[in-house]
Amino acid sequence: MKRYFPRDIEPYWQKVWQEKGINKFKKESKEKKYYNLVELPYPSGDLHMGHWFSFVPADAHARYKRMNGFNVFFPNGFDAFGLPAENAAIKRGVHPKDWTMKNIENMTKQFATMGTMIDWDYTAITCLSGYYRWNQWIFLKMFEKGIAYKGKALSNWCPVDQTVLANEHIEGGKCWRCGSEVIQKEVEQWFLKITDYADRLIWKEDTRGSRSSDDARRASSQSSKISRSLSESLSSSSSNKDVTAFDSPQSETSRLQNQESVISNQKSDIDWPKEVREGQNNWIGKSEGMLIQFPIVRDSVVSRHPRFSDDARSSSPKKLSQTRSLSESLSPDLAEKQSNADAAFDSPQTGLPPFDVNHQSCIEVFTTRPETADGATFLVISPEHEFVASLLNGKWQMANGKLKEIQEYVERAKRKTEMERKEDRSKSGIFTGKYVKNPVTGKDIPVWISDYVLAGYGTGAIMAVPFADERDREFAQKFNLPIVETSFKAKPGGKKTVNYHLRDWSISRQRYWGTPVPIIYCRKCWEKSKIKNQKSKFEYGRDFIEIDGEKYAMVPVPLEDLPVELPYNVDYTPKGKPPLATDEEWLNVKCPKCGGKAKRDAETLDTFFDSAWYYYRYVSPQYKKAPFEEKEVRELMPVDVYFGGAEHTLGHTLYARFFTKFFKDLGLVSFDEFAAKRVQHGVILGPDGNRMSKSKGNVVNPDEVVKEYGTDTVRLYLCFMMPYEATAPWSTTAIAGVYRFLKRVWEIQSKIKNQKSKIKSDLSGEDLLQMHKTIKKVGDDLENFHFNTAVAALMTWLNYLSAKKFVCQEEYETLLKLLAPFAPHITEELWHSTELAARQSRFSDDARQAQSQPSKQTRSLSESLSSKSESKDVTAFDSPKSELPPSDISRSSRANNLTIQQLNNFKSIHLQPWPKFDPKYLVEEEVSIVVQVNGKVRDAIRVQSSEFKVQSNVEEIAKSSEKANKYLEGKKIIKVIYVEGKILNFVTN
RNA sequence: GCCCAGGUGGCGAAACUGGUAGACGCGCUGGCUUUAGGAGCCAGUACUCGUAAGGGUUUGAGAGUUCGAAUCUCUCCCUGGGCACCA
Repeated sequence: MKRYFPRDIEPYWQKVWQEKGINKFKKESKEKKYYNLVELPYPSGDLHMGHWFSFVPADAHARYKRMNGFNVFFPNGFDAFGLPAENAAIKRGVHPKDWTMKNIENMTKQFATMGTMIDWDYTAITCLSGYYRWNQWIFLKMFEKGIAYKGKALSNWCPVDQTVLANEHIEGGKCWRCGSEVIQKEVEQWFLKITDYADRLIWKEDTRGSRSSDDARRASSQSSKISRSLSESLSSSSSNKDVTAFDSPQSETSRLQNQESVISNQKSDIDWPKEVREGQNNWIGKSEGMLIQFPIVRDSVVSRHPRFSDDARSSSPKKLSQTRSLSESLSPDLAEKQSNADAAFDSPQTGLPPFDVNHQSCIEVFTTRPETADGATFLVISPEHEFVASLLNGKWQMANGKLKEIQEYVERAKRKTEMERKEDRSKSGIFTGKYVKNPVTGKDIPVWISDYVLAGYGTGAIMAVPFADERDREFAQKFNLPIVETSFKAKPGGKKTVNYHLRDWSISRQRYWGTPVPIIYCRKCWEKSKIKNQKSKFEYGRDFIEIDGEKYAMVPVPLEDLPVELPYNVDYTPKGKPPLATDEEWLNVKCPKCGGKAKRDAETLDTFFDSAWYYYRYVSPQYKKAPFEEKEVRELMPVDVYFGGAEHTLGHTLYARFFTKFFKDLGLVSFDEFAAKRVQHGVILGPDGNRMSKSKGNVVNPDEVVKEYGTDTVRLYLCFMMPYEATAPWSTTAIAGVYRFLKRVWEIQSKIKNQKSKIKSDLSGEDLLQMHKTIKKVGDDLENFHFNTAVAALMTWLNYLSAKKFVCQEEYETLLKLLAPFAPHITEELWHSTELAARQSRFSDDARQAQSQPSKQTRSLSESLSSKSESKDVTAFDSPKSELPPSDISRSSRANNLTIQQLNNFKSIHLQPWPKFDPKYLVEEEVSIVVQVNGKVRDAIRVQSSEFKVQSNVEEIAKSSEKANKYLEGKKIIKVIYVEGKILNFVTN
């Protein structure tokens, strides 16, 4: 027997698997599908340990599912657009595309060394036009439905680089690239109206499906873990129901109905971690309250019909609702159009404008505590509030000095950076000199301006109840405003409203390396629409844009003209305007509507747009008519399990859910959630306990560890080192432990007992107990993503087997199969030597016997196959006589360049059925029962299984225990508590 | 400040619906063997008293419920992550 050299066997089997295509997804299979998804990686250059940690356990799970008869779909791709490519390109002078594609090539090679069952026929590379044209397609659908709109918002703005910055690109209030102070600026950009979906994105408490009255659903949700894994491994009970939906020939409609029920079945089984559900719910931040109008005391009105200047517009707050109310004042037509649109799309934010400009009589506030309105002793409005703008525009009679003071305060607030607002929480503010009437008390109360009131939330104005609200009290104390007790029984008139913390998603990026926005700006069309006052359903929100003071209509690129290709030769170094805007040739186009001179939108889409739907593309990556083929999605979606990192709780997974709900509204899909289950992994820290980083020099490079120990050891260690969701440091010594384990697995070959003996009789009751316990434990753990304890169970069993004189073939093969999902190479290698050895022995002198009466070994294998043999298309042992043993495929001869073609009857261990466990072997002959006195352990007694069901018998035995008696002497037993087969507790006085 | 996840040996961690806390691995200690492939095998290893038999203590701290609590309840402390003047 040769020694275990991972380097000799791993690349070999990787090649075999590839050439034999064992990891190819079987599209036509009748087996139940299982969509195993891992977040697609960003092609940063090399696979790091984090990639290994997210993919390897996910792969073990997938392999386990496949061995359980599922048709596992495990694709992968690359999230290939994005800033790092552009930055690397600027730094090194390589084109972002070249840099990215080279990295993809490199990382794909590295993926091969990981030994996963990923089927690369199903993939998506988001920076290729074959993918991003569908980004554009989806964008246009969203534009058509009013979900994508162009609006203004306060954004982080770097005045030097002339670009919007994401929050993560601000370091200490400064631009991460040029170091200049970031300011808040209103910038026109593209948004997705995710707020329209706020309510639907909230996780309801009963996501486990308990409210369903559907019996089947209830039954499936109530089935315990054990019975689930049982039924799956047997594939003969409840799960069969779903399988038959695919099996039997049916009319298309009934087939669809069945599909529906499968999908809704899964829907009721939606199982996402609490941390994600609550995190998202908090982020969405639904709060129910009331809009209350406070009439302005009118003595100081100057003009009843103010017109808002541009100044007023530029200071308008973030919220769309407020932007809208402004445009209403600008143009009655637009206002009408928009309120129509609002009605059509049922925006939760549609309400009365915060400041009723038409009647200019009220300031409206949002409150969740209307019952405290009698304690409202003043109003506070944000510096960006329209009322402030109207004051500054002289629409109200004001003392000049006062006006200046206000102006100064507002300017100061505007200059405050995000950081300053966060750091300095002391209240500042200024009195407007104006009063409103408290509708409950009838008293006139002052209106103040303060930046502790946020423009972007509610109406940008609050009623201050210093008696009940800490912040209001702080403000009142600082400025000597009255604090009046509230009865908490006030009932002001107003409109019930729901507010959300969630903001619309800004998707504009003034960068090069992304999906071009498929919109064309046409001057002529704008002129025409002005004259005709057309109401196009394609246009929503702002239907024009201003470029250098000129107005243009927004014309969507016709779907058939997609993709709008990202030009290759563009100067992508930062110039203060989007790189694409510098490419005149690309920028200037004919308007698809009127044929006139027009310009393309020069911005690109946020890469989170790309990743919001990539798993749909995986199912039909070549499809040319739509982002995905509905039929394939019906069969493969929703995703069964989605592995990924906790950092995507609020971003990516929320966007992905949003896209799914949008697809549902388009009628493209029938489910609400794209993934039935989400499993989040932790982080592997460097050996020093810190996050791995080049600067700390604590990076563990997977390639090097693979060189040292082999892929299987790294895989096994990643599964074993800690729970999947935990965060812990890499240990350079502990990995040697799993290497030792694999070596012992390798070496235990020498203990295998001669094939000719009757195997079953060789397995003692204890042997069977240990084996079946392990089968159950490893299966349950793989089912539930407890990879570390699954490996521990295998180690425990190997310790048991090592202590035995001989190991039976059945034990050995079971061990290999249970280990196969974790360590696919070594198990494949050993499987082949054992499989061939087994066959050879069967074909020698026992051949005839094997034919008429299969040996126990053969039978146990074929038994486990029989339940699925129809659906499983690879069956290794079903007819031993049909296959002659290949001449000499031993490890050594294979190492001597045995070609893959010579591996004739290649039956991979990974296509073997998962071993079945039989509960009958789990009954122990003798159990250990703990004897307690007053809850303290005093002894443990052995009781025959026939006896422990009767309490009096156990009591008898326990009372004869010397150790226990010591504590019972002179005491009166007042109570005896017996937990069957576990504990007997004497309670004394 | 709010929300979430955690706190168990020297270390990574186990422990099913409350039922022998510390499985498994690392490390360490002792012994055997004296090693072609980073050695292997055997025994021990929570702490503590004791030569031992055998006690006692122990799951961040404190209280409570229970025959019995790492697990359930309450108060507090600490760590990690997220949000942050959201009315």
